Amino acid sequence: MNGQPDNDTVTSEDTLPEQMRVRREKRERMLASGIEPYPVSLPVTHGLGQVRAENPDLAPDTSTGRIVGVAGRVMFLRNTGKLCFATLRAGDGAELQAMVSLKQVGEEALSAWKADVDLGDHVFVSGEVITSRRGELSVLVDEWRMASKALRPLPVAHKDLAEETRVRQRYVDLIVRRQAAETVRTRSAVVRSLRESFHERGYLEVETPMLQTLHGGAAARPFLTHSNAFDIDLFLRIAPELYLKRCVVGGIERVFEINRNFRNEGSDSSHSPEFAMLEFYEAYGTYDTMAVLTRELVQEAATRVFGTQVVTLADGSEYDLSGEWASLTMYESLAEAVGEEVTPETPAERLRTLAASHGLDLAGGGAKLGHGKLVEELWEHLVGSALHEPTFVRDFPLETSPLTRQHRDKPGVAEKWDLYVRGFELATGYSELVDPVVERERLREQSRLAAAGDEEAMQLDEDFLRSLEYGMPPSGGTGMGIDRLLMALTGLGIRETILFPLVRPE
RNA sequence: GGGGCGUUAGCUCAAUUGGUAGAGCUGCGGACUUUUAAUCCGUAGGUUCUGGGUUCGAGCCCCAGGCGCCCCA
Repeated sequence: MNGQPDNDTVTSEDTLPEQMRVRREKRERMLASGIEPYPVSLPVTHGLGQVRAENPDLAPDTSTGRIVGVAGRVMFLRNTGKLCFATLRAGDGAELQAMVSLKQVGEEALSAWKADVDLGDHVFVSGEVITSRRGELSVLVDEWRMASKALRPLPVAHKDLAEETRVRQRYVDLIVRRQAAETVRTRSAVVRSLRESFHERGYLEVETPMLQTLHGGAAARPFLTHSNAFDIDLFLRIAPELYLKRCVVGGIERVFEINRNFRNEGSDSSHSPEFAMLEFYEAYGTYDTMAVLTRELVQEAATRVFGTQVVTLADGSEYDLSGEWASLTMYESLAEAVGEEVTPETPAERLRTLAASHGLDLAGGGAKLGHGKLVEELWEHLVGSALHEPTFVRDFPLETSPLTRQHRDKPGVAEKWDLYVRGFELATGYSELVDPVVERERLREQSRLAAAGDEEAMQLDEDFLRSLEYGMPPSGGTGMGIDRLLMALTGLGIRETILFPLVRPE
């Protein structure tokens, strides 16, 4: 509850707020006089935007002779007695004014308009396209009908809803706040751009299981569910990785999937329990070629959606995504930050000391963490969060990258990068580990960690290993959060980029 | 997990030290045939998130809880 009377569970009419009671009474009154407040169909001939497009640049007080039938939601009402103005808005944001004049519609239709139409109602009007004396493109109404009577009052259209109401009642947010509707369009355009970029490169889009029998593909805590038919427990997937690799084994050598992942972890301004994920794999690719492709995907999305690779963020600042992106390695940049040598041989104990002396407050002083986790935590704290420009961070500790190939030259390091944008992780790419024997060893170690209580550790997936034993071509793989990509391109928070984020029930 | 802040009319928000809970928009009634968040006159609308406590008196103070936001881990 957030303080309002709980209108949704009110059953008795006389306890409703006045404004809701009045609208229900209007509906009843219309029904009683034989007027349908929710007609099945209306003779719409034009969209609101279409009328605008077909009647550009008319001088004030013009009559066009063109008759149209249009419908839209009433956003503003201006009533001067014998002449009523209404601003109708369509779902795409197009607006058109309706003018209901006594002279045109007569006494009865005019007073019905005044009595029945509220802000927020959908109405249909037909009449001639004209401009008013002030030059506003309008429909001079010959006939009007209710298209759908709204029973709840529209919030004030001039102020944003409170944050919580925006998220809980996104449908209202979408009606009232242009930016909310715009974000939905931007997201759709970005996803479309990704698909186009992949199709141009000969990739196939697939859909792999979201209900999985084993927990694997990433380090994260899963949601658990149950199949009644099979009487087995199932995991909501934390990643599609192990199935997409099966695809590559099977000969789908350029493959991508855009779908939901679920992680049973905290939710904050950059994490959501369910989030849209893009993963893509390319036979004979490496983490170097995947970095190039990832940059191109982001740049092509920016160009297609905004027409520029210098995007304007929600706070008005500009962010440059163009050109080549910076690149650094994890161990070297960390060594520079702490002022002493850090390598895959640096003992965990030394890393714990460094963490303490740099104000990194790890649980239990990091006693439970091994070398790899400590390096990543230190790096994130000292380097990652300060990276503003788009930057590839390369060559991660091998032990925390169980699905990644050992670096071709550097011992103890994996061919893995993370892409950082404005201080958060946008994507991660690999030269994939395809040796089934090494992979089995890595997954055995993971299952030992899981048995020891690590809830993020993977289970050993025999069928996945079997697939590798048939031979997977050397491949590059990448994952990128769609919600994160929207954040990168727009500067919005994750709750703004997700239409209906999970919220605790009212 | 810890700390801080918030929760008041349909919506967005006020309310001095503890002393009759207000405004704008919205709604309702009225005036107005060219408005652009129309304007003008009148008017209604409240379990101040919930439960308990202190007090002559609580939106405000105390305790417990709900929900949300921010910071830290």
